[in-house]
Amino acid sequence: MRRLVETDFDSRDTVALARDLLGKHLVVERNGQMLATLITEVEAYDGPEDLACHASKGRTKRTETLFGPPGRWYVYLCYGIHELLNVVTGPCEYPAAILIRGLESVSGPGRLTRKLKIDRRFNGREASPDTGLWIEDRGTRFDDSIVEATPRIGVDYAGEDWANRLYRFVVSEKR
DNA sequence: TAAGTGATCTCT
DNA sequence: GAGATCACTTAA
Repeated sequence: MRRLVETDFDSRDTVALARDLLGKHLVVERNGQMLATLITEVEAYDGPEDLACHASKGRTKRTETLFGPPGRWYVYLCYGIHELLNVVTGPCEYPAAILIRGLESVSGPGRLTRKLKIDRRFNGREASPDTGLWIEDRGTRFDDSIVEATPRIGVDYAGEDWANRLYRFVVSEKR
C-alpha cells in the first residue's frame, strides 16, 4: 500500500496517468473513519490546447488550481448543482487534470462527490491525510482487456478533434 | 427530453 | 450589471 504524492502526478502524459489511476483507491478519512474505494472511471483534461479543458480559456481565478502543483484537488461547481472532483497533473504552469468520474460503488461524478461529501473546500488542497482525502495504490491492477477507452462525456462543444479523443477510461462492467 | 441550479466569464 | 455557458442528475 502506497500513498500517491505530488511526484506521482508530475508527468506531462496526463492521458497515461489517467489510465493508471484505474485500480487505485480514493481514500476518505472523517471522524476517525477511513473509507477506501476503487477508482473505476476517469477522464483526462490535458493542457491549454485541449478545448475541453477549463484552462484552454486562459488562466483565471477558477482555473488557477490547474496551473499549480500536481497532486492537488481541483473541485468546481458544474451546472449549478454538482461538485466535480479532479486531481491536478503535470508540472507547475502546465494546466491539466484527471476527472474522477466513478468509483466501484458509485457511478457519476456528481453523485460521487455528494456521497463522499466532497466540495469546493478541497479545491487547491493537497491530496494527503492532512486534508482527509487522498489516493492509494493497494496493488490492484486492471488489465487492458477490461479497460475501455472512449471519448469524454459532455464535451461536444470542444470540436471534433478534442471531443473524439479517447481520453475517458472505464473499467468494464463484466470483469 | 428537459428542467433545475448557480458560479464563472464576457461584454457593456 | 446582464446574459450565456456549463466535465450532471433526476423525474417523466
